[in-house]
Amino acid sequence: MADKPRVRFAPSPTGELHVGNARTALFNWMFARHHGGDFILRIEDTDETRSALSYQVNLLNDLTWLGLDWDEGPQKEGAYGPYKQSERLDIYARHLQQLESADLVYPCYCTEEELEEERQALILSKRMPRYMGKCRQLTRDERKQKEDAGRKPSFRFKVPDETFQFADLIRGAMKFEGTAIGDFIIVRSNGMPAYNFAVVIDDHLMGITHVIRGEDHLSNTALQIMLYKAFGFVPPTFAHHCLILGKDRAKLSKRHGSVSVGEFRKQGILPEALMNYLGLLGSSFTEGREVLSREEMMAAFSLDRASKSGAIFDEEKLHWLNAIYIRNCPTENLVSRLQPFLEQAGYSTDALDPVLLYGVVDLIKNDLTTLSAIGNHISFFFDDEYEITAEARQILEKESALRVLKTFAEYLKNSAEAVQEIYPAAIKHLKEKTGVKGKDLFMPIRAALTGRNHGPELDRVFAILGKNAALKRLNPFV
RNA sequence: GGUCCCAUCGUCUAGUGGUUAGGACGCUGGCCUCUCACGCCGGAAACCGGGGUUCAACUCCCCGUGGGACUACCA
Repeated sequence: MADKPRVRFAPSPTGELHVGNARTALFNWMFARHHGGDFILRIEDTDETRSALSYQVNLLNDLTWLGLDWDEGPQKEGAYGPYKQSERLDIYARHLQQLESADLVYPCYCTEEELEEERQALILSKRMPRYMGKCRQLTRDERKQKEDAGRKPSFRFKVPDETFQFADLIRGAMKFEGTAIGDFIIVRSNGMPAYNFAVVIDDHLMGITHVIRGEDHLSNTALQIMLYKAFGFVPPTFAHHCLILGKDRAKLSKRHGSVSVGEFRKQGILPEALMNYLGLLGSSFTEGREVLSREEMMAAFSLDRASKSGAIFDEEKLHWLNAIYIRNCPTENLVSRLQPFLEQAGYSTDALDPVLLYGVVDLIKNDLTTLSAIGNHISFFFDDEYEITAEARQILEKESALRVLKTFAEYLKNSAEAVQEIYPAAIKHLKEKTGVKGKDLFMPIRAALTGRNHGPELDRVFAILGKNAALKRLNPFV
């Protein structure tokens, strides 16, 4: 890499940030950081009807949440701004003029209805549906006529009858024939630039050296190469990574379930886990490493390791990673990340004893797969009306169970040991007094104390619950 | 239909002409253990098919087949 690379992530604010886009952002971010280059964020909001400011705000939040910081872009103006396409309209207008004076574009007065008609006719006659260039040969008079009739033209690029080639960093040599492509619109009749037009101008003007994006843009690249050539710009290097697929191997979309970064955040997926997983999807790291921080991935990143075939999104593996990150998260930090999820589970976090909460979280964090599952794991610590499961009831029905619990309660009542010693001492006493041991000894205690037959180590549960609460819970059984 | 892309366990992948085809998720047997989880040790599980090239193909080439993307005045 001779010069400092400049890459960009260029989403359109027309919806929630999709994990596929998040992954593209991650790849660009890793590439920039790995090579000491710049990561630019550009908002492609030329579709006035679909773009919304709220989506843009969301986008920036999600990116920030993921830890993908940009060097230039919204809220971080640089030397190549503005970074919103809607604020660059004069630039596009200038460039349209440039192509007009080179006679490389022409106005098209076809209405959408006419275009649709042409399309259908072509499909019916089993020909490729593409614009046949009806307006390309319009005379000056004919154009004037249309203008006078009040028709606003779009502008189409005269696609040359040539072969266009480029070297893709991930896929190798690519080749497209101009003949297969109809004259495409570069400026819409409402004056807004079309994607392929704006993207070329911006990438060039912003000094983008590498365009890393999804495979769905592969065929667009041909059109863009044409435009680069028409402008006399040197095209950047392209790299098209594979797409994220749903279970049915089709491009991952809403009908496959959760697909937006926001949805995963609401489920209690940690950003570290999401990034790690996305970095693993359709790529790999040396020595088969799978659990890597954002920084470790960045250091090890290479486009050479990006795979070409689509990758199915595996939520189970994401959850596996998430559990690892939860487990490794310092408890204090985890407690604060858990706040919104605790509220959602119906706990007023202000009312919760922070020491108790810390202890509980520290105890159960091994079992947590997503933050949103917190409620299931802590209810028996905080709720007096904790539920007793059917399995637990069965355990409590056993004859020896009652003896154990009775003895346990008696011991607790009379004991004067410190909290840490009381439980082991009680167990020792129970073994001697009742002769019960193993499962028959511990399970009734577990069932009575927690209402369940599964859970964390009993000595730690008891330590958190304390003697009084324990006694209270034993009460119904003695 | 046209153009283009892709093809290793169910899934994500390693592999770059000679390997017992490796790892991870999931599944599963065992150990640990009051239970679950964690952890540890094992197991089942893959080179889409056919032709070439070569002493030798998962690996290179071609043809099939299969999947996917694009085919908008969306990006």
